[in-house]
Amino acid sequence: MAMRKGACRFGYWWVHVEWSEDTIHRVKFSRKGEDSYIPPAVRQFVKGKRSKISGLKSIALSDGHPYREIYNAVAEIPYGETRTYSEIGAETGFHARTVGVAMRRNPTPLIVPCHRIVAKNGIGGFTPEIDIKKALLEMEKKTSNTHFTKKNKNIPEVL
DNA sequence: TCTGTTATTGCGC
DNA sequence: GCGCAATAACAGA
Repeated sequence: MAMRKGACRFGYWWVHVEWSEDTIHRVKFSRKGEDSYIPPAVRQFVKGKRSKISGLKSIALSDGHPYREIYNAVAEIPYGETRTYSEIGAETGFHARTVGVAMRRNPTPLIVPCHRIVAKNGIGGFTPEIDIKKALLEMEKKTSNTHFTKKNKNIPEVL
C-alpha cells in the first residue's frame, strides 16, 4: 500500500497528513507547508466545515496499539465538548498522568481529538504548540454555536 | 531491570 | 496560589 502525503493550512500553521487507503498514519503540525491534496474529510474538518472525520481510520485506534483504549475514548468526545485527563482515565482505567502521556504520543491529532482533553484546572498541554490547541478549541466553539448548534460546556476560562 | 520522561492531581501551607 | 509528592506506563539503555 502506497503511503500518501499532503498538507492543509490551519490559521498560522500547517497540518501535514500521511495516509494510505482509508487509514491515517500520522498527522502533525508545523509552521511551514505547501497546500496539497489531503483527504477531503480532513480538509473540511480543518476548515471548520465538518464536525467529524468520518470514513477514515487512524492507526492509533487499530488493534495492538498500546493506547488504543484511551484513543477510542477520546475519539468519542462530541464536537465542541471537552473532557479532563482524569475523566478519560476513569473511563479507561488508566491514571490521569498516563492519559497525558498517551495524548503527547498521539500519532494522529484531529482524528483522535486530543485537543478536547483539558486539565481539571487549566488547559493542559499540547505538542508542538499550545496555541494550536487553543485555536482548535476556539474554532469548535464558534462553529458548534453556529451551524452545528451544539451547546458548549466545560471549556475553561483560561482560553 | 532500571532510569528518565511526561499534555496530572490534590493536599498543605 | 505555589510547591511537592504520589502516581502509571512507555522508551531506551
